[in-house]
Amino acid sequence: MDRFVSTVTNKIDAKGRVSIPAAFRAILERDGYRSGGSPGIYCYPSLDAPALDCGGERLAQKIDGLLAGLPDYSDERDQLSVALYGDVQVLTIDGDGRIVIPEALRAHAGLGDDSSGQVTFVGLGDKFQIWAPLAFEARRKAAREKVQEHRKLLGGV
Amino acid sequence: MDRFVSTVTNKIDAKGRVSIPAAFRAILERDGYRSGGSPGIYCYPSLDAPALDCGGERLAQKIDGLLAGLPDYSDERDQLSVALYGDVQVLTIDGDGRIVIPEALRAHAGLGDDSSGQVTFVGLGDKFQIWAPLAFEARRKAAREKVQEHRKLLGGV
DNA sequence: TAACAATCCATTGACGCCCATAAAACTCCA
DNA sequence: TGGAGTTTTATGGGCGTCAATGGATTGTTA
Repeated sequence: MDRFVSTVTNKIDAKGRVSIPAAFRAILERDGYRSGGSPGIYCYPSLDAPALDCGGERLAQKIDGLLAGLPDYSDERDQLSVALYGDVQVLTIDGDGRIVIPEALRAHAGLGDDSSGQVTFVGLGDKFQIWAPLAFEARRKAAREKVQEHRKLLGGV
Repeated sequence: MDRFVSTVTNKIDAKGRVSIPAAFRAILERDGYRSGGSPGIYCYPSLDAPALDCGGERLAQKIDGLLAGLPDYSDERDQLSVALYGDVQVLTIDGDGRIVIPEALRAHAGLGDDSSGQVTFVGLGDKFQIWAPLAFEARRKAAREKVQEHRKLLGGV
């Protein structure tokens, strides 16, 4: 099964467009979410980070699966659906492999807050995330330190 | 299968007309409910929220199925069918993709109570809801908190 | 004929689609 | 191995189309 891996930083142009890294695009071409004709990516605010979670049909089905267990038309189901479906946006990929990130999503991830005009794509296996570059650097650094600690405990890997 | 996803807020004009978000319209076109010639949407007051539940043929059939499961002539069936069928309206979609929401439905969801003159469409998978914008903001916040709680049960999304 | 509803038309701003350019990666052969 | 040529990516910009909205016009019913 194809996995999203590696980290790439691309530029947002004046119209708010960003190129999706070619490697990710290739995966989405096979697994891509599509409503109607054109291919798109399934994208929503990450629940525990200032970032966007993105993926294709596989990710969408995973979310469907979470709700499948709940009874139809229960209040609980509706409520979870709001959080899981309501914040989702299907971003269409244009002919050149670019997307436009809507304001609601941009706000959550703080994209465009720094003046870099860039965003960072981070592969995470069966989904990938979109970060503001600086925020991701901080996160990555924190992650490295944590790994260092664990290594000592583990006795050198 | 097509899902209703994402959240869109549109304006109600002086005559009470609202545009249905194009993405939802596209799904309804394929799954559309239609009585007679023109396409419409299946719509009724949500049982447990100040909102309207809407969808196409698929939603209508799901409700039929829900009732079919209950024993004939039971109290429960009678009550539920009154609650579900009694207030159903088939709203016709005009040539420009707009609907007019009747007073009875508008009252239930408190549409037009605030002065915004706007309503919010919320995708919930196989149906969507129509909310007063302010009421929905509160609901969304509650929903996100609920998901956080259930996080561990749901497994990392 | 007044009130209301259903169509039709017009505007504007956003978005999708196409083309152009430049840099990078890759191929292939001397 | 090195360098010329080709292909792929990333990015910028122009333009047509469509969605959302407002207003006008016609039709319908009490």
